[in-house]
Amino acid sequence: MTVSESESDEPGGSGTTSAVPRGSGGVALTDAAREVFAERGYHGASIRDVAKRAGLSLSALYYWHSGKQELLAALLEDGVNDYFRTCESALRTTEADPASRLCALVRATVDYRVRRRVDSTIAAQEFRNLEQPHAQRLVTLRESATRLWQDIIDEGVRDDVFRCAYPRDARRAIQAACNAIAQWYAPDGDVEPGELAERYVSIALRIVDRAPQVHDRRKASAPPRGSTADPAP
Amino acid sequence: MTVSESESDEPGGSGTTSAVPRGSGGVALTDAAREVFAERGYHGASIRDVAKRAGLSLSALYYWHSGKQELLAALLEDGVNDYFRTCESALRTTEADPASRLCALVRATVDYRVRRRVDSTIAAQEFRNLEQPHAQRLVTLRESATRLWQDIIDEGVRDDVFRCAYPRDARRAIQAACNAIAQWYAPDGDVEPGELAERYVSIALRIVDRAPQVHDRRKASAPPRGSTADPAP
Amino acid sequence: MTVSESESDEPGGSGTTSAVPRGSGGVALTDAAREVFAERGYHGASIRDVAKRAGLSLSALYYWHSGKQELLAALLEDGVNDYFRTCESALRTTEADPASRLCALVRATVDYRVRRRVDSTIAAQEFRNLEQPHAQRLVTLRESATRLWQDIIDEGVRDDVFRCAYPRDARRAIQAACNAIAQWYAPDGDVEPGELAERYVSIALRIVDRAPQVHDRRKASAPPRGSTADPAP
Amino acid sequence: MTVSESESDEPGGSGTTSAVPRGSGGVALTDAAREVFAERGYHGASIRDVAKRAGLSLSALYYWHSGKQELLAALLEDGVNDYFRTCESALRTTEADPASRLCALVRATVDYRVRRRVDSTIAAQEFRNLEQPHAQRLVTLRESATRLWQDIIDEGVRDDVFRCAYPRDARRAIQAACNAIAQWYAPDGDVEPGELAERYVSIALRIVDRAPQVHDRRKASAPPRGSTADPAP
DNA sequence: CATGAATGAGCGTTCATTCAT
DNA sequence: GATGAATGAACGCTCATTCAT
Repeated sequence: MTVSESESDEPGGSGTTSAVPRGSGGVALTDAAREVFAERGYHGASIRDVAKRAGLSLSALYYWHSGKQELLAALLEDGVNDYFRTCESALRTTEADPASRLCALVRATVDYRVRRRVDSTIAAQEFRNLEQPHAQRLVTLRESATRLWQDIIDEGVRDDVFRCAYPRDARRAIQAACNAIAQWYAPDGDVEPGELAERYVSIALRIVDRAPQVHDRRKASAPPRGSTADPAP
Repeated sequence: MTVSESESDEPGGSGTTSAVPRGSGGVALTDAAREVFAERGYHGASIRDVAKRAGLSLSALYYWHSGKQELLAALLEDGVNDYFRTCESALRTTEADPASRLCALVRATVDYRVRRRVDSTIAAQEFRNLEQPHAQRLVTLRESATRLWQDIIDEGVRDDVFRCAYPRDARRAIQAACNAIAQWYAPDGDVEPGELAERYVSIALRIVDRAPQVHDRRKASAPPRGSTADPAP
Repeated sequence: MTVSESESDEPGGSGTTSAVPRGSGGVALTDAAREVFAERGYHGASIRDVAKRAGLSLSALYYWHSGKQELLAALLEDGVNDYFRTCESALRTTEADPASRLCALVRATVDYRVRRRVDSTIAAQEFRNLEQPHAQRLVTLRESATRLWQDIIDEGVRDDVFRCAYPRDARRAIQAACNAIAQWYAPDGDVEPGELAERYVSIALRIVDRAPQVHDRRKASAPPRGSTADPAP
Repeated sequence: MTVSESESDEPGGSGTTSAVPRGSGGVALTDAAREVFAERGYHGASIRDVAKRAGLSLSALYYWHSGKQELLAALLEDGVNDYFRTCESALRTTEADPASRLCALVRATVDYRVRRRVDSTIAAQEFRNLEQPHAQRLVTLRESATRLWQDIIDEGVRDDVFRCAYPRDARRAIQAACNAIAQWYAPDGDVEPGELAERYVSIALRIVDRAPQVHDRRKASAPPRGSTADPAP
């Protein structure tokens, strides 16, 4: 059973139920779980809430899924898979030099964080609540994502196109910045995803201190208004 | 009731109980709560575990605190206060120019994230579980911390010493990078806090693209070995 | 609906499913119920397990039977009927004197306990879980079985061929001894059913202290090796 | 935590609640569990019923006991221990010859089955529902009880004081007869425990076909009226 | 004949909290 | 200051059963 289908993000008014068509309970339930886990956290969410949000009975949840934990795992796994697909697709259509590849990865990540903002938040907050055997599998995937970033940066450093003394810290900073987007980005805000991606591309290139060259920086629009969600002090 | 006292970070062997001296139950309990909340999350933790970890009875917890929620609030509030003290102290002993001030803020933040790594993690993860009236109070504090960063950056931009088109995104990236330290920093690892701070100062200055000038960058040691904790893909 | 058909005892490998032929769902289901009820007890067994064991869907169970309770009742009723048939057949082909009749009853009972060991165990353990109206019907049958024993013994006592002061206790002891066989008898063990029956005939005759006379005691083989299942201390 | 205390048998009207004195919840709960497990079986009984019967809340049950399974184990273990104590005490005050010892064991067993009729029923029916590690421990005890019987009978056969070709079957018959008492004995019935014991002593001696000798048979009252509970046909 | 989808009631258990001592 | 005993609400989950197809 895959999940993949939904998260149109803008979860549709959060709370709307509106009669699940017979046979489509599985999707309705993972969608509801996404919302509820995001809102209240894995342990703070009750599967009764999930079922209610999906407009189904508690028992229907157990017909479609094998439990709360599996619901979380399905959500996270589907997200990771989507992320990898996004990254691979971006890297496939890019030139081979480290700078281009780094830009592609940033764009893919920003795109994913914005497009699947809710799943990104869940991944950031609830990953630790995965139990075995799901945890092992996803930890491995997570590590290979990290390696994706690190390899590109290391290569850039080796080729002298990136100039940073501490490539690991550079990688961490870039990833942290991109990941944080999910926490504050408001889809009805004033910056479009594409524009946002370019801004973060620019930030990433600064962090690795790319040696100046003519390259694929595209445009740069005017500074916008405000948005929400302050980071932890 | 403030907490402030403890978090020696390296929480003391995690699980050691060893007889609470009469009258010091309050500290023992907040210390225990810190550990347990960090390990399992607010909703995943039970106050029975907290009391057990503190070596006290469940009833003792209610003697010293008014409940689980207040325990969380005390922890978070104490952390924020410490953070503000750290920042203020750093800014007080610094020159007035934006670059110096930004560097001071980064150093204070890195120092805090490393020194109170556990509280930082709790703040990042469990803030959302604060209920009123605690939530309101702490949100305000959090906002004023954000303003601290933003004002410095905005000033630097106005003075043309920072060159960034999107100061808000710069600020977010810097904060995100610093905050993430708590997630991967290992106190017995290979980089000392002071050294780490300088690396992040460097990263922050790159992000705001500070105009070149003579300044207080200190040293830069050799790149180290590995560390843990990959960010969410 | 009667069941009667199956219980090959040695329930066929316990768990083997192997495609139920169309139309034979009813038997497959009672067979499965027999196994599952025997293994886990009526309340400990779930009809999902029964359906799965039978290789059919849960809904098929409700097509063939009206519910869990009816499944149990069918099993027990079929067993009782078989037992009565066995007893009647044995008594029909026997002389009229109490001793002969008692021996015949013992032989029939031992035969039944060995031949339908599983049903015997279920009858012993799960009878109490019968609800009305099944309970009433089967209690009546059970009473008439008791009367069968008692009448023979009472007659023997009256005729002075049995010498026991407490015929009811004698009857209870004999029945208890015979019934217990189902709990320990191992079909692949070292004593054949026929031989076992003779041993119990001997025990029964001793219990009623039959006055010595020439009679149908047959042979007596050598004492065997061990067996399983200790009675409750 | 031991249980041992209660089972006055005649559980007091079955359902009477009457305010549990503070602090005595543990006993009230095991007593209630005894009743409810006996009435409905382990799987048929709900711990809510147990708590209700004890006049306490469901949570109180978990304060005193660690769960349903532990409740069953405590009941069974306490019963077995009591039974062993009864047997040992009986054997200690008896002459060394097999016949005397067999009589003593029968008397002890009948005494126990009558005195702790409810626990005896539970032991007979619910033993199989014990999970590890309780099961292992109690199986061992059960086996040693069986050995107690078998050793005495074997010795009697060796000394030619018992004349039975199949000592194992003799032992099984005697044990089965004694154990069954718990199923039909009515404490307000017409036969006193002591008298009943003598009847079963007589039955047991017949089963082992003791060589005639002067011995400790005591008295023998007149045959009584009826009682309930027919054995499974 | 048989199934896939769904339900409501109830299960054993744990929770944060309170109260009498 | 601190505890042992108790509670009501809610938890994740399984149950026997039903219904539309």
